[in-house]
Amino acid sequence: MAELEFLNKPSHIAAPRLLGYRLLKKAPSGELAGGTINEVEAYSEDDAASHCFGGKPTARTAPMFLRAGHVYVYFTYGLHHCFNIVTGPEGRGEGILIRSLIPEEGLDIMRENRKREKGLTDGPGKLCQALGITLEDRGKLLNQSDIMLLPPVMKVKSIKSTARIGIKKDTHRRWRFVGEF
DNA sequence: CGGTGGATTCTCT
DNA sequence: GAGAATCCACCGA
Repeated sequence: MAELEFLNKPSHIAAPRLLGYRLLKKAPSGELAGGTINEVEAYSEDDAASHCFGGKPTARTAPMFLRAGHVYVYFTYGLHHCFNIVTGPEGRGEGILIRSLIPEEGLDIMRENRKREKGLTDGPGKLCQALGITLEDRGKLLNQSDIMLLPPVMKVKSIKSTARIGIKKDTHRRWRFVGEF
């Protein structure tokens, strides 16, 4: 997939370049829901904060070891899903957590899924709920399934890199990237 | 096989 | 700013 070739890089290199791309999922009705990616975090197998630390695939993390462009979803805190885009070559465990979207498409669907009017996709758990992303989406390929990653329509004005959120190990890496548009 | 903790979110104070 | 909700998958035995 030529247009996603930039994902075939270390996650912390690919992550900032993902800002501005649009993530969409097709709802059962056929409508698309999603928006522009404005916050991401990179994880890799030599990073103690990552699920795939150590480089050995497990039942949970196996999709992270697929080639770039696959989807890794995990379930956490007993009630939330988190969505990641796999980067790098097959056999290497790394990916990019999508932390936030700017809502654009299918607002009615997302409001329905979220049972809320606001705060539809401004958090990793929230955007999965809004788009209807679940463990069933693990291992799918972007743009060859009901999940799509489309080129930016908005221009990224600036990118800030900061420490990642909610982790206890390897907190010194500044692998969280926030885009301004 | 059981104990445990989590790349979070919401509500209430 | 704290605490609860809630379950999958890892890990050690």
